[in-house]
Amino acid sequence: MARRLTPRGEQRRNELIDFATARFAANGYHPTSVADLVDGLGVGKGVFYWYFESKEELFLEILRDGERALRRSQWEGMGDEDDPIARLELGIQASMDWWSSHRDLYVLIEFARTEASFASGIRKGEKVALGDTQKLVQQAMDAGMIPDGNAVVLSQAVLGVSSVLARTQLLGRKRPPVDVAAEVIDFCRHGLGGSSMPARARRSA
Amino acid sequence: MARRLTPRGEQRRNELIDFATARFAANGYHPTSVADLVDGLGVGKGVFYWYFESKEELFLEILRDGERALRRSQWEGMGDEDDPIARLELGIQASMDWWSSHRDLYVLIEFARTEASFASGIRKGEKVALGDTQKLVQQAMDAGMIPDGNAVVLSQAVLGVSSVLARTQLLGRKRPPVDVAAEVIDFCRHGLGGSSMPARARRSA
DNA sequence: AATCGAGTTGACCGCGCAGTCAAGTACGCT
DNA sequence: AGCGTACTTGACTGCGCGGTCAACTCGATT
Repeated sequence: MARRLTPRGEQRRNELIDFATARFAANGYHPTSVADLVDGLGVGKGVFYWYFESKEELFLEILRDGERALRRSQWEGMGDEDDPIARLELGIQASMDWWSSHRDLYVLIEFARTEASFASGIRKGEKVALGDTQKLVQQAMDAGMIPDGNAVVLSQAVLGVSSVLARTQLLGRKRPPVDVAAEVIDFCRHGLGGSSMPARARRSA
Repeated sequence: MARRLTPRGEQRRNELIDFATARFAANGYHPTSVADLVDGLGVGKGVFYWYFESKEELFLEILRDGERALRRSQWEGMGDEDDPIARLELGIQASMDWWSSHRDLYVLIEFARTEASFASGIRKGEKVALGDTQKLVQQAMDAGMIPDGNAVVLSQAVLGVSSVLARTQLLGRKRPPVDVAAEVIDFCRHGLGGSSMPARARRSA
């Protein structure tokens, strides 16, 4: 695209993005037609195609903008802290704050992962997030702050707990981000926290 | 539907379900047309509507069958074990075994959650899974096997770790179910396992 | 051999979709 | 006031979709 926009154009474009984000999240990407979008805003269809090349391009832009904004939020949240575990916790807190004010993006990203045409972009974003997390986990291991283990798997688990509690507790019930972050952090630190008595569940491999 | 089928009909119906499951998972539900399905099997379009009332009904049936089969697998895996933590672990192991041989269902369920028309059914299934897990966690707390805490949140975290590692480790890289289950169990027991030294990350609420 | 119904065919229908475009309007600049 | 361009309109197009149906095949039963 890269069209030059006047302030008025910029505003209209943002209207379209905001409205589309809400409708995609509420009704799904495919069931939401371009006609739904322009009718919902009370404008002609040409407006849409003045600002976006296609419905798909708009969706990709929503995703890209969202991921970029989340990542920036996480970075700002971590500030200049240098303790890796503390950085992890600050990142989790920042994520929860961000998700709580961008609820729609969560649904959109989950959908995007399920369709071939969008999945590749999502995977790229997830690789970045995993890399960031993994680096912190590895640092914590090297510093002897946590026991050695598979940093990749542990990072995925941390991200998974963040993700699922963001969905259920933050977005589902509307619990305060700070509470949810505390629960995520707690679980990531200690799990269920039982004694190390091994259950007899281990099957013969 | 509830049509009576001859063995031949039963087989054709299963062909359709299997093929549709694969295509929906690979290309997405909406982008896969009924014409794609019948052409892919080399049959006429009427065949589809002989066995299913609509594309949507077929999809719902795939979801229902899948959830039912997973749940039954979990129950069988837990057997007559009565230690709640061991039951949890056996359930996790059974889930991993099941997902590893029903990879497509994972993607389908994730998609179904993102669209209003399917989400309600999925939520119901998730409530059941959460209820089962929560009961075990509560029993473990009552027995003093793990510290007291919010059983709902902890159960969601356990399910989240299972889910994310199933996706990334089991389905993504194709690690053996028994290994992935061990990692899930390990993280759920101890988290990252660091000392309880509190990081200074806690923000003023 | 005749019958019957389960299973199959593919042309067809109406609709709503993404996307187009010729014409028009609002607005800043000179 | 006049001009250029950023923006807007909505009728229109072509297409592919989900779904229908009258006609047909095939195999089991009698």
